[in-house]
Amino acid sequence: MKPLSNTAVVILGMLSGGPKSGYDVKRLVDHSTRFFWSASYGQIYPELRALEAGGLVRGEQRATGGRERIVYELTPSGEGALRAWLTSDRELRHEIRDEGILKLFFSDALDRDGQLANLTAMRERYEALAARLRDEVKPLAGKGELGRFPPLTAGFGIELYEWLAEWCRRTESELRARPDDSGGS
Amino acid sequence: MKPLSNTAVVILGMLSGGPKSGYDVKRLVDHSTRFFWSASYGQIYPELRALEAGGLVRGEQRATGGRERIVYELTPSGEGALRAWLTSDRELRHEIRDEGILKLFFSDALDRDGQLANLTAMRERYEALAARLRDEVKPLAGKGELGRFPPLTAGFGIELYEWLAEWCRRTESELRARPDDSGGS
DNA sequence: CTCCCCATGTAAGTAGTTACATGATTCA
DNA sequence: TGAATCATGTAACTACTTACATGGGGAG
Repeated sequence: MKPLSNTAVVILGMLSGGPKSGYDVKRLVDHSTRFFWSASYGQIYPELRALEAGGLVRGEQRATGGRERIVYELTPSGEGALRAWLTSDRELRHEIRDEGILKLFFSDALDRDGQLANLTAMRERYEALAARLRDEVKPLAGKGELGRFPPLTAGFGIELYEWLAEWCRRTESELRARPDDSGGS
Repeated sequence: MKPLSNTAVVILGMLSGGPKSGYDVKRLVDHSTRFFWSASYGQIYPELRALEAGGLVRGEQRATGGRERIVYELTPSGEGALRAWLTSDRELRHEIRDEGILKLFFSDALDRDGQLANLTAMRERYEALAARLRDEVKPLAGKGELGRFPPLTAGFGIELYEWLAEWCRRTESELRARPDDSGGS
């Protein structure tokens, strides 16, 4: 059988903490894995149906109030698939897309003020991300049904973004210390 | 006029160091921006044509040997567009996709050996990336036509991946130091 | 001369986002 | 009782990757 998509993994993982609707999964993702693996409704709902077709999750219609919603739970083979993924040793996908660094890369074309402005914007972005993790993710990660690794990864994120911000700060000072020998207009 | 795609920016940026073919651009990307912004042929070639249609680059047929190739160079308005992007203050896109952390997040379901195995795999991945940047990217970044920022970003990447590897190492020791109280099978 | 790799490019498929639609609930 | 917001979901689009095709040049 073909390997799980990462979206599928995220869903199965979230359901391993108890039955949830697509909406619940999305909300959980936004407050936990978002900073290293995000997912949108447009992926989650279709994937839930595909997983149900494959027998990895089972959906149950619940008429809570008037509005109908479907609550999904893991089946035994869903649990098996999650565990298989967790212990497989396929190459780990890793990818960064960061416009800040991209700007930095081409910054020789700017004068020093422009260069500094970009570095500052980049730093502020990282600071904001660190703060957000601290405020939104860390507190929730502790309470979850999921154990001690979610808080660990939240801590990882915070430290990472602080390191990134610190790198920017360091580079800003170095830049300020040098003469402006750039090719800016 | 609508804002440049990031692929377009990468292309314009690379051409700002002199005329290049699509193949050249791809090769340059693979040896410089790849670790924070990659691009594949499937994006580069169509985007080059779109940029030419928009007047930001100009392509010239060169029959080098038998095989025909098109070499593109920046037009003045292409330079302008690149500079406008560099100085714009739109929100900076930033995104990480990392299967290693994703595994870690759900690792409460594993026993400690499984957890350690994943951390180790993750660390080795980062170490390999750091080494690769050191070997392939850093040396080239220095020689380029592009100034001092490419080497700066290469250094950034190396430090980043070393920090990441170090975090894994730290976490591995902490994990080894604790009793195995996990829910592994 | 023939085999392999370099250089060039396209087409098809996958992954992911955004914009929209709609009913339910809350609350001023 | 209307406005805001929560909860649910779909459709259309954009971005990106992969697999393939093809011809030339160099190594043996």
